[in-house]
Amino acid sequence: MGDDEVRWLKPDELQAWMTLAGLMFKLPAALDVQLQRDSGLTHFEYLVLAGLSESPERSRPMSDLAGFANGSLSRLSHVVKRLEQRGFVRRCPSPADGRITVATLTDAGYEELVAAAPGHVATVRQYVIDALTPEQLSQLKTIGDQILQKVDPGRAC
Amino acid sequence: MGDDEVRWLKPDELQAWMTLAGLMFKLPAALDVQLQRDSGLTHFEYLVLAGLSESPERSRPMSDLAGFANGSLSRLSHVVKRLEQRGFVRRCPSPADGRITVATLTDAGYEELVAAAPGHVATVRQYVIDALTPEQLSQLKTIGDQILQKVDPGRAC
DNA sequence: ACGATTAGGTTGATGCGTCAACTGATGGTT
DNA sequence: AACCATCAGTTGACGCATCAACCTAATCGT
Repeated sequence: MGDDEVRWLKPDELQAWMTLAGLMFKLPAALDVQLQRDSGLTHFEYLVLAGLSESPERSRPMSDLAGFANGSLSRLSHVVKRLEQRGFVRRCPSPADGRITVATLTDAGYEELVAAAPGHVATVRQYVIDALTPEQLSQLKTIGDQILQKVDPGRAC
Repeated sequence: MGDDEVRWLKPDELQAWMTLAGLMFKLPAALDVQLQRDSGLTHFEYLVLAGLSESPERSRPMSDLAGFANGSLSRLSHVVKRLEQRGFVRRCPSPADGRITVATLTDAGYEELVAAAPGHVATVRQYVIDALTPEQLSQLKTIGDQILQKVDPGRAC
């Protein structure tokens, strides 16, 4: 593998990258800490409940839900099993297509989400939204979308 | 807890946040996939080796290294133990202060890092640097630093 | 100088995520 | 109609991160 011509990162590129790397390590951890402490939920679990709550019938196929929550189907399956054991979610096969499993948010799950939401939203505001100007927020969305397109082309074609 | 006055996210705030959330989930995963497949290293392990390589004597106290790699001391301890078993790192107590353990990069560890670096840098370029304009890169650094200051105040006082 | 407190690291148990293998259902082919 | 390939989802084993408990060395107070 003749890798003689590596384009190393220039100082300012390196700095920007290290900042982003730090962000990727610390922001998820900080969000999980708050949610776990105040609500006993993971950020991923929160996204699952939220994804169900905003769907018609509070129901959604597993694959669909996995895409929304940015996780693999396998991960979702494990998580939903635990959420089901806690009484927050139900699962039943779709009558239309026997391969599809539809997850449904229970009343208890909805209560849990409603209880967790204010604290979570406040944290997101504190760490992200209120730390930036509206213009920066819009820059962030543009930048994030561009990176995501490279990382994961073909999400939402 | 009278949380009657929750400041929910406005649509554009929500969109920006969901983009950032997607980024936090997918970018680390994508980086780990490349490093793991091509070099058998985690991104965190890579940062540990890199942090040692750029230090005088290729050595650094554990706490210092943990801060550089954005991880807890406990996590670093486990990881360094594995890296030591693989022959990439040595550990010995500091003669100056018996509490301190200094980790040292071995020649084998340096070789490993040198072998992994080009592929990793190319991936970072592909996913991040080359996806953005120089101006966006500078915006990203500013934005990331502002968020990090909220998330983790008192890193690099 | 001696006891208490703090700082730096390590360890073991627990829980979650990933991967590969597998099951069942559906659609297409001949 | 029988078969094969594909799709949706589940499961179990394995590896890593987290947390709490613990240990030793250094420092502080008196």
